[in-house]
Amino acid sequence: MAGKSKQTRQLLADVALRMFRDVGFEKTTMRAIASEAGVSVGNAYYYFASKDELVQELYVHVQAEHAAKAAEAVAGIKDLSGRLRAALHAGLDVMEPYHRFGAEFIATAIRPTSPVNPFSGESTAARQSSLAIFRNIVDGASPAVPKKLRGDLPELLWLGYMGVALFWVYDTSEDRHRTRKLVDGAAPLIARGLSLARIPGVSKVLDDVLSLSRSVRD
Amino acid sequence: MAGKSKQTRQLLADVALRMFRDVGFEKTTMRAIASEAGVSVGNAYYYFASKDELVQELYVHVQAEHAAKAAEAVAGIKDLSGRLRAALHAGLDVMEPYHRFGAEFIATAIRPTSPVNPFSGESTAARQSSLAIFRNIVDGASPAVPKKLRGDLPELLWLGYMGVALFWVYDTSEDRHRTRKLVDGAAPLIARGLSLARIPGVSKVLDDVLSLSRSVRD
DNA sequence: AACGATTCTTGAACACGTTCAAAAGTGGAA
DNA sequence: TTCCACTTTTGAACGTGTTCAAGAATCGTT
Repeated sequence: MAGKSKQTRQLLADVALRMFRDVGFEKTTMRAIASEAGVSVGNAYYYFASKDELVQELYVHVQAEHAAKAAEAVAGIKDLSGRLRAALHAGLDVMEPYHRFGAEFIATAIRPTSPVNPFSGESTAARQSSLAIFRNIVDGASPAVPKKLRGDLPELLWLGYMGVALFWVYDTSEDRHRTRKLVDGAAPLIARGLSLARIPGVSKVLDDVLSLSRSVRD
Repeated sequence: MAGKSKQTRQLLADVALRMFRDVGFEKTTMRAIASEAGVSVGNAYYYFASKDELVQELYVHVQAEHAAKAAEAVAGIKDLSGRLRAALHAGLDVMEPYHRFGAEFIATAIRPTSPVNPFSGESTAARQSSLAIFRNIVDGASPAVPKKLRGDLPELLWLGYMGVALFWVYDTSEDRHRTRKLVDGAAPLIARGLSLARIPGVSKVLDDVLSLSRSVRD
């Protein structure tokens, strides 16, 4: 029965995510996951080809929650700065329970060969969903974002978000208040920086930045 | 005899670095390193507490070579753009032989608990040496960099260099020409961007960027 | 009901990084 | 030389992620 199979798979994922959160990535062994789920080690590998794939499960989960919370948080806000700020804080909120082990996750996620890598094929769906958050932020902003930026900005903001996540991993301050401060400071700065795009000298440099960003993309 | 001890240590490091370069990080096992060096596994652990510490050896080596090559390359160049460009290309040159396993290296380096992490205590010397490269670039530039930037710019450029290294790891283009292109494009853009600092509107935003960067540093 | 094919499950086995108690070597003092 | 403290070296053993041949359960067909 396909239902039973999906059920075992889901059980393993649930057990793994809970153990990752409670005892950390490295201390959560495949044997412990299997044992806790009441199946054999080999069976866990029947559903997940590697421990990394279980991390991928977490990545997708966190990403989905972020998309939902961000959409809600952004809904009533018009200005780009506020929208960006809200979406970033929503992301931090969702990741918070996993901060203790964020570093282990990042170390896994950064390997190009890992399915968890945000640029990998396996993560395409999650990445698109994450990109959509930032596209929505830009498209729904008023005053509107300069036309020539509207296409590239979402991807650049997403990259910035990856940077914030990296900063967050290393943030040892209480309740990650330094990361919160970074978000609170950077969001209005980015919005104000973009408004400078009208100044001729700035505009030229910006054009070159965008053109470089495009030419280097692939 | 202390000489013999140092000799074994050096032999292990040499063998490890060569194997990392030739067959990659994961495929180079501690058993293989020990065997190739003609000692036992346990003995390798007598000199290096972990496989990561051997990577640290490589990191220090690459860093020292970068410092030397960058100083030489930058010597005859006056303008910031050219100096920055030369230093970044020098870094890429030094890393090139290790590109195959750059990803595995980064995955190790990014873990806050790893000695190889560029922010770790074990890497302080290497980081300072790397920072000095960029301080030299800024201080020796003419036309001179705006005063208010001179203090923070080296560290920001160093962070940018870390970003370039990350980009390089993921760069699958032939001979990493996309990374080269990025450096060639970004260096003059940064220099031109800084020259905008004189425009009042830009200056204000810049002040806030610097102030945020400082407040968030620690 | 009975058969064959497919899906699911098992646990022993492998190679890895790492640890550690014990052995071997080394150098200086008596 | 003999002894002793210290440094260096050894290899078996542990727990880990992962593989795989074998078996059990399930399903569709007759």
